[in-house]
Amino acid sequence: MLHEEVVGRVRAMLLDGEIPPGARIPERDLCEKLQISRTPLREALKVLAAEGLVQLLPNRGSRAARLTDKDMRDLFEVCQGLEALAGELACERITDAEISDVADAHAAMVRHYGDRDLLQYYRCNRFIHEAIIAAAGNPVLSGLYESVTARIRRARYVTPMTPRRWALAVQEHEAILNALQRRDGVGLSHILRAHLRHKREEVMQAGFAETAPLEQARAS
Amino acid sequence: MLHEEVVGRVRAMLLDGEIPPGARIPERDLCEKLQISRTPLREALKVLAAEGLVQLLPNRGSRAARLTDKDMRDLFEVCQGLEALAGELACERITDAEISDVADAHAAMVRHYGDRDLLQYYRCNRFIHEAIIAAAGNPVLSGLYESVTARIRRARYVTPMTPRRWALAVQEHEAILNALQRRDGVGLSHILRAHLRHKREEVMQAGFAETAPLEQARAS
DNA sequence: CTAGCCATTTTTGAATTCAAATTGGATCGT
DNA sequence: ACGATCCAATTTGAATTCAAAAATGGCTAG
Repeated sequence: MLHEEVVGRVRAMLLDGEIPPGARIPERDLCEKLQISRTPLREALKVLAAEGLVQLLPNRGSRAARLTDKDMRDLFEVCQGLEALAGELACERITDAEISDVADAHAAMVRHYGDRDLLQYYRCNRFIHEAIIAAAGNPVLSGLYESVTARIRRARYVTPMTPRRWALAVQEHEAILNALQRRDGVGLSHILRAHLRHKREEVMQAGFAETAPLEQARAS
Repeated sequence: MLHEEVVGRVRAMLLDGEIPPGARIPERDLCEKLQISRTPLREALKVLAAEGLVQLLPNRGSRAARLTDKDMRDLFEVCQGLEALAGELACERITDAEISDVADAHAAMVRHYGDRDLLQYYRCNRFIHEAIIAAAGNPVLSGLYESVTARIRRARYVTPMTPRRWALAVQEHEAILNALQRRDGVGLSHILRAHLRHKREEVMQAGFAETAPLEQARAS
C-alpha cells in the first residue's frame, strides 16, 4: 500500500466517523486493520495532524480531532472566502461546456428539490460547488478548499434542513447559476458568500459542534 | 528533538534556500546534520510534502519543490483571497489598541520609505499584513495564510522594487490603514486585493519562477 | 475500607535492520 | 567502437527491535 493510500484510508475513516471525533487512535489496532506496520501509519498520522484532522498528544498518542463551535465558524468563514475567490476566478476562466455542465447539475438539483430527495439534492449541490472551484483553474485553491470542506462536510450535510431554508438555498443557487452564465464574477462572489453564510448560520444554530463525546462509554 | 521541531528546522532550510528549489534531499546527510535517525526525518518530509514544500518521488526520494510561474500565480491569487477575507473580518473584530499598533507600524514604514531602507520597510510591511490576519481572529485562516505566504515570501521580498511601484505600494498602504481605522471591511478587502494584485504583477514580471536549476553543478 | 505508592504492563517514540527498487559501471556482443 | 545487458552498490521503503514514558493493577498503611 502506497503512502498516499494510507493517508487517504485513515482520512476517510476520520471523515466518515468510523473513528469518531475525540476517540483515541490505538496504533496497534489500526495497523492490523490496514495490514501495515506502525512506521507508515505513524507517518500518515503526522500528515493528518498537520491537516488538522488528528490531534497529537506528546507521549500519549493521537486522537481524532474534535470540532468546537469556534472551529466550525472559522472553517465556514475560510470556506466562504475560498468560494468567493473561486467564483470570481471561475467567471474569468470557465468554458461554455463547463457552464453547461453546471446548468445540467442545477436542473437536476431543482428536480430533486421538487422530489424532496435530500440525498440526491446534496450530490448535485456538491457537484456544482466543486465545479466552480475546479473552473477557477487554481490547484492551490482546490487543495485548500478540499481540505477545509472535508472537515465541515458532515456538519454541512447532516444538519436538518427546514423547508424555509431549503427554498432559500435553491433560490440562491438560481442566482449562482445566473451570475456564472453572465460571467459576473463580483456578483457571483457576493452570492456565494451569502449562500455560505446562511449555511453556516443553519449549521451553527443546529449546534453541531463535536463537544464532549465522553471519553468512552464504559460497560460496567 | 520534538517532531514539530524537526519539521520546523527542515521547513526553515527550504524557505531560506539552504536547500535550494529543485535540489534532491539526501536523507542520510540531513539525518546527521540534524542528529536524528531517518524515521523522524522521513515523517517530517511527508508532512512538508503535504504542505507543498517537498516533492516526493516514489522510490526515488524527495526534492525541494520548485515553483513555476503558474504556481506563483496560484499562490498569489489564494493569498489575495485570504487577505481580502481577513480584511473584512478584521474590521469587525479588531480592537482600538490593535489599530493603534498597525498605525504605528505604518508610520514607521513610511519613515523607512523616506530613508529608502527596503529591509526595514519590508519588516513593517509584513508586520502590518500579519496584524490584519491576526485581527481576523480566525486560526484556520492564519494557518493557511502562513503556509501560503511562506512559499512566496522569497519572491515577494526579493523582487527589485521600482520607485514607481514603491510609491504606489505606500499609497495603497495609506488606504489600507484608512479603511481599517474606519472599519470599512468591504473597502479594506478591495484595497488589499488590488495591493496584492499589483505585487503579483511586479513579481511575475520580474520572472522569479524557480525553473531549471540544473540538477547539480558538477565540478569536472 | 480507602488512599497513596510502587511494580508491572502497555504504549509510544525512535534507531536499527532487512528487503526491494534504482542507479552506475563494467562486460560482452555486434 | 558503440550499444545493450547484467551485476554490484547505493538508496529508498517498511518491519522489527529497543528504550523511555505513561497507564494499570495490586499492595500496604492509615
